[in-house]
Amino acid sequence: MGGCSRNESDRAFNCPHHIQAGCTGMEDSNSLIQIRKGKIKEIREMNIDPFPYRYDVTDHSRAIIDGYDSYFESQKTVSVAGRIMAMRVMGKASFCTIQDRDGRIQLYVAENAVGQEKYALFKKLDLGDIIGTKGTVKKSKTGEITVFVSEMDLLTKNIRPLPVVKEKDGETFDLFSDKELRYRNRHVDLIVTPGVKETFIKRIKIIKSIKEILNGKDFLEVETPVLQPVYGGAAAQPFTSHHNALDITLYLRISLEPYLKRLIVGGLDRVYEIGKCFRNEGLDRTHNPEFTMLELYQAYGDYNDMMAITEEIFEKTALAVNGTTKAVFDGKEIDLKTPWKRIKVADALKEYAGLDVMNMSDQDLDAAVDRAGGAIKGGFNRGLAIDKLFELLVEEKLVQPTFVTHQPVETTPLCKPDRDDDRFLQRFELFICGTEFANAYSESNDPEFQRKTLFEQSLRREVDDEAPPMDENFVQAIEVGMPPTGGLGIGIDRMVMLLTGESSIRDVLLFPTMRPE
RNA sequence: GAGUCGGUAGCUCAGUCGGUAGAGCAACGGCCUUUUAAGCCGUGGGUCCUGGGUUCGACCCCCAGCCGACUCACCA
Repeated sequence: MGGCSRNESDRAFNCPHHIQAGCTGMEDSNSLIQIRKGKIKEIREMNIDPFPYRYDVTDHSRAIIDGYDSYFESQKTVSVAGRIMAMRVMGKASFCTIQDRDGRIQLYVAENAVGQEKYALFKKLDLGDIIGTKGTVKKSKTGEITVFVSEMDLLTKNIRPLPVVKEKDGETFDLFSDKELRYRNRHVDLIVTPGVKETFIKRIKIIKSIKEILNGKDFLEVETPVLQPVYGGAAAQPFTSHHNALDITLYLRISLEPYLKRLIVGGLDRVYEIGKCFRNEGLDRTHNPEFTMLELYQAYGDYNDMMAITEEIFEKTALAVNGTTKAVFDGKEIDLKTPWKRIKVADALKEYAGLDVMNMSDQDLDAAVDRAGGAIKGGFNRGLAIDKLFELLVEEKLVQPTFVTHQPVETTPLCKPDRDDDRFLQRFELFICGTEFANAYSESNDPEFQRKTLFEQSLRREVDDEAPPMDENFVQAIEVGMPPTGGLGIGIDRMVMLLTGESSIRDVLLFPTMRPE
């Protein structure tokens, strides 16, 4: 590559100006890209447009391979198009493998079939070029299903070489394995890394399945603001932006809750949104600064209804995309078959940590938190201590799907206390493999209680930078009267991880957040 | 934020005791009408992450930094 470093060529790629002006620097003159640009010129000199406008595609690789017998018997002319992934070029007859929407198929290109001129063009082509071909389907001498090409056209010339990944009997060679490069160049990753496209198609199917389930229950899919003057609905630091014309600060939402509840007040009764939320926190295997949440709200329902919907969403979606309720996550075999275990936080602490928190003094709780290596923001608080103990001692032990209910009231201001014991909430969190997948409430709708708890939360901002500010307009909405409502949030990215077996959130996000190069 | 590992050709990697680098594929040239991880033969290709230091001499040893992966911590 003649001293043309990766940075140099990336610059050429990223800057259209640079490309138009041509890379005239000495260091670029021998690069692979320069050689391919030269080929474009040669192809144009053959009076062939290296970037034609359209192509009629009639067939795709998988259908041809799956339906080989009928394609072979009919000898119908197929028209396939795709990217060249492998070439075995010989004097007057060659093989190449193209990759289309569905997979790969081998082509046989012979000079006496396509003509001298097109064969000369074919010999100039590179891995990564996109071609369209017409031909008939037969097996080659070694038995591979092959399109015997009678017409071939270049559809798009590649000038930036792709990593060459090879595969034989399921074994891969020279995998494009640098994760950073894969995430930064997902377009390349999608082309060359086996399974990546399938993972993201599965993600799309998961979301489609969820929407079908909810639409079937008369839930309305709505869109609410991403840019908000006051954020809330969760405990997290927001991203901050600024609107120039209004000269105001706007925050990127940290949850969908406040606006969806306004819609319940407004009488839409069953609403949901699947959308991006943004939290200004660290990145790791299960956290990306922007992530996708499902939140739904059902008027006249409560957290029991939410448990039923949660079970249905997970079980039916697993069956829809995987054909089974079994999944392997984090190396553990999970079964999403319903019904799932239900347990109160206090009972879970007793069962999994041997702590009888209901009968422990404040001092004992505080000491237990200390012993578990935890700390409570803003000093000791009985409810937060119990919550912290659960987080530190129990969460990781909940492997099979488990609804954990009756969190302490101090953990959220937006949920109704339990009728029988107002120290705990009508709330559940769903844990699978020690990770939280869903969170649901019997939503708070007592306006005086709501005003009080949100105000108290806003006061915590002095000790907890994740406590959101008071949202007066939201409280006024609750004052208008929100019917009894069940609310549910599901982390879509984590659900996709579970159902695809991916262990990093970055592998289920097409474009995970990266530090700029 | 801490620890571990890593950064060498377009890609995947090797590099011995410190003597300024190799392989496969890709690329380029030649041969070739049934190849298939790569048909055969040949050729070119390097800011060894960056900056210091030690040394006659550093991909290699030392220091600092940058970037990444993984693990842990943090994370309603």
